[in-house]
Amino acid sequence: MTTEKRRAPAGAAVLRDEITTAIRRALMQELAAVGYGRLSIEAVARRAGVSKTAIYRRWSSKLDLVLEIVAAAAHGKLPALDTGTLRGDLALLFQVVAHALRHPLASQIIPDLLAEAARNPTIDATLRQVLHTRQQEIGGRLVTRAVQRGELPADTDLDAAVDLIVGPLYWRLAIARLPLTDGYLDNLVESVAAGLGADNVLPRPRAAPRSD
Amino acid sequence: MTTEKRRAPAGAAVLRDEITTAIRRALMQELAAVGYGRLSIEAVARRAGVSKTAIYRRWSSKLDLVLEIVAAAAHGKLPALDTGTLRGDLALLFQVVAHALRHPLASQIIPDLLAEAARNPTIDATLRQVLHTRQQEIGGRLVTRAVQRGELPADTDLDAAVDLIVGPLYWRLAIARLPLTDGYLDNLVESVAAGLGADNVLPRPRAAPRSD
DNA sequence: CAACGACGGTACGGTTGCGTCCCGACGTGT
DNA sequence: ACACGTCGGGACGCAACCGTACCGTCGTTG
Repeated sequence: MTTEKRRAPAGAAVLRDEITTAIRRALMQELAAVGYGRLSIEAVARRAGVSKTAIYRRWSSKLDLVLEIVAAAAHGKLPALDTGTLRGDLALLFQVVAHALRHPLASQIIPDLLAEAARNPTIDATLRQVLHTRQQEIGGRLVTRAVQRGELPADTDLDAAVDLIVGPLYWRLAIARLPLTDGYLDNLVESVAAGLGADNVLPRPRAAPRSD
Repeated sequence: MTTEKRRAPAGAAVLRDEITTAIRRALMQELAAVGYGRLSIEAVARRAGVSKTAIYRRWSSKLDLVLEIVAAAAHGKLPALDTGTLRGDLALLFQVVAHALRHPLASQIIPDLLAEAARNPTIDATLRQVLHTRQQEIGGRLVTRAVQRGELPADTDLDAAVDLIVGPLYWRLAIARLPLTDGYLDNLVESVAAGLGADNVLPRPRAAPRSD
């Protein structure tokens, strides 16, 4: 009876992609501006130029909205990241991370959501899926390949290696928020490689190519 | 006329320290529970078992309250941190940081406020004063002494060194929130020392004292 | 001992946001 | 061309919180 003569939605009775996109963009901006704690659907709707109903028709709640959009945004691109050497992989990874954290939106949203994840299990689970797992997977693969090449000791702790790889750059860009000076990433590659134990292979070509 | 026969407040007309303390503690707990964005004076008052007026008599606003209390809490103790060797200094520093971030309150409040600092200039200024400056000062002194001893190259970049020193541990404890396994800090000391360029002085006694 | 005066607590408008409901508008399929 | 049915928008009730005004209480000081 209900599904008998059911007709598929048509005409104006269809979600408009432009409005969905506007909501996504507005959510990101609001998230960066006020953080997850103070995020309000009304503000998102205002900024997007749509009505609250437009949002509630697409997502059931504020948490649902944030989770879906953030996960989608983080699912994006990720290069193969296999240059053949540990230093090459590190340099590429750092450039990708630095590029991502250059976006003002990302550099504000990511620390905010990570802090929120400490108290919201759902956000925590989602972030671990789209960020931690991904980063650990990438870092793990990077380290594994380096071990196989003989660049790193065989008993390298993956978790500790990931800490050493992503910690410094994240601290500088997202926490201390200091600019990337000339040659910073190059030096960081050498420092991290040395910290991982790769110093036996290459004798640190030049530590500080600067001349002030 | 006004200051002529002015009598100093006495009797019940004096701030009770026990209530001030209760407010401080409640603020910390609320800050950890809901974050700065959702922090409400009413909730703090409820948790402390006092009235809102008790809070507004002591601090003018939510921002004022948070700034004063957080700054006071961060002003606390800090060891001399001068063991005579780079590795000794690093080990001590890591233990202090790890101990501080072990407190659940600290590990939730600090990332939250750091994220908030990205959009609130007043919080940013306060945090830089009580945290960044302090850490950079300590890290800088640690590096400077190591340079003077000949343990590190003379052209070491202080900012980059601080990134390398505090980044990995902060990432693990505050972002990834992984536990500290046995020997993690010891290995981190060696890794960071090597990353800083101290590998020339000591040939890394043992990189990974584990046996799984 | 008596008066002072700031204390803590309650009560109060004003504001903001959540989530829902109802309405006219609109464009495709029959 | 018509009817269908979902869309977007505005309005609503409800709840929470901000910051303030008032009121009785209490201990010290003269």
